[in-house]
Amino acid sequence: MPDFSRRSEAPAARGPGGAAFSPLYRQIKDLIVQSLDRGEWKPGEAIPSELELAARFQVSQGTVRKAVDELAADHLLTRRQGKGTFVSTHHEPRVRFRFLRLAPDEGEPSPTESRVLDCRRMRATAEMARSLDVRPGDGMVAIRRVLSFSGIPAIVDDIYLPVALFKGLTGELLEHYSGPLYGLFETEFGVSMVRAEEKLRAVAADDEYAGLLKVAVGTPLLRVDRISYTYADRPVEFRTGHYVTDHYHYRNSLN
Amino acid sequence: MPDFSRRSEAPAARGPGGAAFSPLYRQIKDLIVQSLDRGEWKPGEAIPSELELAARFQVSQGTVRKAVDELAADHLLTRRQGKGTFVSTHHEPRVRFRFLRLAPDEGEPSPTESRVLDCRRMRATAEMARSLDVRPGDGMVAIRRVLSFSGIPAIVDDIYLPVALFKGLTGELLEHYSGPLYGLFETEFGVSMVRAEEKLRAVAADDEYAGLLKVAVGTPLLRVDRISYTYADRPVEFRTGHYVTDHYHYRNSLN
DNA sequence: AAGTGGTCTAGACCACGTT
DNA sequence: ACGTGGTCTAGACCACTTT
Repeated sequence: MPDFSRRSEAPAARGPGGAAFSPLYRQIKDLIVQSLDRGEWKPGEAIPSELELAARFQVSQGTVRKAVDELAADHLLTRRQGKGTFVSTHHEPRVRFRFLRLAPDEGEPSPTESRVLDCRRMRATAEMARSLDVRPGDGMVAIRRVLSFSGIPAIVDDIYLPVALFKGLTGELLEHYSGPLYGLFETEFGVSMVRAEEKLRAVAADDEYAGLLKVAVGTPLLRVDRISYTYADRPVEFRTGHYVTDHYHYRNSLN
Repeated sequence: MPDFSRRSEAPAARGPGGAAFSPLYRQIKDLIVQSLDRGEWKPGEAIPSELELAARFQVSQGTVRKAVDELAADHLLTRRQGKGTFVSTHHEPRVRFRFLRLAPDEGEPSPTESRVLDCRRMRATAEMARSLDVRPGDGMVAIRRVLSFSGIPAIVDDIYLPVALFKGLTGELLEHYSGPLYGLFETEFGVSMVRAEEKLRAVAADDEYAGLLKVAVGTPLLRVDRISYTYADRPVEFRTGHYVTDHYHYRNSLN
């Protein structure tokens, strides 16, 4: 017999603008997200089987399945038939392309080389405070790097992170690391980027960016402002990228 | 007892690179898409209830449900609890924002005004032939229009359509119409845009675009090349847009 | 009251991967 | 052989909308 009592401990207490109740599978989903957030299961690891989770949460396998289905659709989890369900990790090339949208106009996406130019401490600006979950003046880490495609610089990224979450992040650490930055964040600091919101604009290259990207001053660049979110939709990264689009383009799908 | 015979009429005939078999719910999904493509149910109309579809296809309601779930996730269908499942239509403002990604930096998205500058016949270029399902030299309709936000021009669109699908599309028809272009395509020509692929670049405004958008020559513009697809993934529109991003931005989500 | 989609369960069997 | 996720079914009940 279904037990719907769990469905809404405070049944129709939906105040003005307040949230309504949520179905069981969504509550299960939230519990799984909390476990991910706590680091109970690490990226790359398998989570318990559906039957185990069903027993743990005292629901049917079908309800767990629907919760996991949504988490897989959100790319928090990855299902592998016959093997199990795994926590998604940025150490898979597949994931990288979800967050790196610049692609060459012709040919295959060649491997990218990252060169860190700077890594220093600073204080959060008003804009950062609005975007992230910090207050103006809070400690931040600022990273500047250049991404190149087959030796040709294509992207300058200016990345800002709350120092509270990224203690011990230094230029040294970044030097000794190869692979996607989000992979480093994940393994070194336990911060997994799950999704991001971007705003794109066309701007003219100033002296600084022109020098870094080896293009003429005034060259049109694609400016990408990004806010990245981790589990439970907490914003944890503020980033501005400047992309050269002479032989590359930003690919996007409208669904 | 489940009848898996339907699952693969030609069981494991997966040649090299050939497709494997597909589950029942996916076959049902394809059948529904075919009905949509044939126009059996028009945009805005309700499709038969899940129980009716289950009877029609001789499967359980659960299998129909899974097929419809995916079609709703793909935005081909829209579910409304208590009312039924409806064919999605571009005559809903909600859908418009999936395809119009330029938003003002501040404030609410104001209504857009469209002004058609030109509508003429031409022949498909080699690039159009590669992108769409036409041959070089085939008849095309070329439309140029300007979109404005509160009177200020923000976008120039150059739109190319196979005349075979859009017979009778004239400047006159476009004049007498207000509302989203994709809404017109849907009701007047039975062509529903379902998804699109875009390539974004930053370019400098030349004399022509500068004049149309009332910006200085050389102003950085966001150039957006789009290929739109209708049901069953048939490409039916080739479009290049030039966006002013001084007070607007192209919004995007990475999931 | 009737009809629709939404949720939950229980059980069977298939496909895949490992032991 | 066994355990995993993947599919399919049947039935019950909830929530919303219309008659």
